[in-house]
Amino acid sequence: MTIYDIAEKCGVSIATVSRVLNGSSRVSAKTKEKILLVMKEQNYQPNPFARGLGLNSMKMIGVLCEDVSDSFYATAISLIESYLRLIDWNVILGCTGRGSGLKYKHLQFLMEKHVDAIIIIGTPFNHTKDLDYLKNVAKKRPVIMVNSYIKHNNIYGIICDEETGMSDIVGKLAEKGCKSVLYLYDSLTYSGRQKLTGYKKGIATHKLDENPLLQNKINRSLEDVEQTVKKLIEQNVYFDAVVTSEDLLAIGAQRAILQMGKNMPIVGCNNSLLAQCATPMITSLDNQLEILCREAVELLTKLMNDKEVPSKMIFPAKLYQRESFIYA
Amino acid sequence: MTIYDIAEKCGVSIATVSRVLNGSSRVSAKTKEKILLVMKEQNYQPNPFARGLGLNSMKMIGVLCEDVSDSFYATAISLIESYLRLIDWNVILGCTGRGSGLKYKHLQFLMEKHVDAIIIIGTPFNHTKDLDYLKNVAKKRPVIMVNSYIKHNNIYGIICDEETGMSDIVGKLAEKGCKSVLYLYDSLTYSGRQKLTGYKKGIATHKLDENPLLQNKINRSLEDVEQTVKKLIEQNVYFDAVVTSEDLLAIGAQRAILQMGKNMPIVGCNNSLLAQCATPMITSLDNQLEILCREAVELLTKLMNDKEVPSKMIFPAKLYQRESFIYA
DNA sequence: TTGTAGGCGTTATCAT
DNA sequence: ATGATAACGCCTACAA
Repeated sequence: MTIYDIAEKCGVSIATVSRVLNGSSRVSAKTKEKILLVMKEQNYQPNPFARGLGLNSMKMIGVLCEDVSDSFYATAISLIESYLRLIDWNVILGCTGRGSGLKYKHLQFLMEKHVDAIIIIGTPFNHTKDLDYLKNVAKKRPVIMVNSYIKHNNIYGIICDEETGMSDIVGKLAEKGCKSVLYLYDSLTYSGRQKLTGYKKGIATHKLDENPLLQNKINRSLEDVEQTVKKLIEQNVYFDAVVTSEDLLAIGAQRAILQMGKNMPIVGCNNSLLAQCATPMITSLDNQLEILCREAVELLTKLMNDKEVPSKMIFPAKLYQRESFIYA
Repeated sequence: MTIYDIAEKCGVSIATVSRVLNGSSRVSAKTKEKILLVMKEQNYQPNPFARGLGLNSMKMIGVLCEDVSDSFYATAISLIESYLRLIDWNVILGCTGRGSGLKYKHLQFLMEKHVDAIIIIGTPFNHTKDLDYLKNVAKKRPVIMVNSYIKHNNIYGIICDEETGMSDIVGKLAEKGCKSVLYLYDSLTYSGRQKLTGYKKGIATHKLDENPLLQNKINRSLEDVEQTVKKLIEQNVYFDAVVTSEDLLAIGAQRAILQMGKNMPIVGCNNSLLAQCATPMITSLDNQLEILCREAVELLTKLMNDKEVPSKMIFPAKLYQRESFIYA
């Protein structure tokens, strides 16, 4: 079934069929009706490749992240897919993996498919080669970064102010009388750097213990974090609260602390389902993914309609208090 | 940059350029070399829409699930994406949502993009209208179902034998001396039905308590499951072990049981990260997603090469023992 | 080994 | 309001 078949069955030219297909007003009601009828009964569907060839677009957006199996990215992708779906855009998914090699290849794959824009969740790109490639991509297509940012023409960032969120947490812990806040983190993505900075600022502002042993970079694994925390306690490194860059780390830390017969406030980040599965449930800083993703898609539509958009938007984080730390 | 530009710069015809593009051997080494050089320096990329128009394929696979933000689906999608990536296929993602309305629309979206095949994770389709549409889709494109199955031409199922897995669990509980096994489940997908059947068979085989109050369908939410379990205990419904269709339910059940001052074996399903975040850590039945997804992609490639494939493949489940129930 | 030309199914610009 | 036709960029059968 092509536009030719429809045209023939209706006794009109393909131009007329194309017009009703694209909702042109310059078609008589009668012929339009007939064409629509024939289309329906023939179950006609326009060929997306032919259309793509002419319009140079198949209404597809490339969405990239490190690893969809991670609940944070999965949630983001889910939100973005549903928002894009509402306005009839499709998602081509790409996962770069957490390894180090040749991530720009994944950008290449998307560009080869001529996606109309690229949305990047988090910070998959760090190496110069990858970043250079990304900037080149931005010359051809808009790039929207969710919870990450690179200042560059045609790259837009929708981010959460986790820095303030984190330093506020430290402030609240100080109010409660904590003196030494242990910080555990697993990566220095854009978001990771923000949180670390927030922690440091909080510590400085409230004149808390600046012992460098209290800042620990570790793998994101329950075993590793439990081991690290236990070791610190055994070595008599004093701390009276724990903040982590990620819920999983907070869960492991809490487990280790309880096992060592101690108790103290613990706060994680990302407000994932994991936080609610731990006992006691973990208080967590939510980076408001729902808002970020909604705004990312919103920005995209504005961009497609040649409207003005900000190159960077910042939204506040929100603390979800649970059993592991209640301050008010 | 089109094939014409390259041809002109090389002083050859577009046919020759096309030949080197497609690795035809019928090109002299000299011209081939030159064309490749020019392509590289012009940074030429073939237009996927034009190619798609001619070949009727853009090497894209539609992948559908209910909800990527669920860790089970997210893991599956992650695996499938990476396996497809290896053989240069792209994933167009679709999420139907858990609601009831018009899910076949999502199949339509994928078909409108002329994907080469469709992979479905789990059981998003239940209504007759959706299923009829799915069967129609199967007339045009192969449909591969991961952890679900519908017997129909051109629909293939890669499934895990959770029924046996579940009845084995009941058997092991019986061995340990349990008499009344509480079963909690949240949905009757293909997988859900298998597990329920497995539970019932296990109960029957080992002559355990068949009290219908021990089979509870509830929402997948921590609050709901905790409330349900507490109510059962308060009403003096006797049970001495809990099995659930999903880790989250097991976690909630465990929490309620501990809070009520009781203790007993608890087993979940899906072996998600959640299971490890609970304390005690939850023993869980793993449906071997990694194998299922690998085989799904494998089957797809065979299908594309017109090789014979089985319409249904079944793999065994595997129990991951943790603190919540150790039987051996 | 290389070139010519038709076909893939649309959209859009002209005419009429 | 409608039709004829070029253009989109590639592939490939057939010719040379």
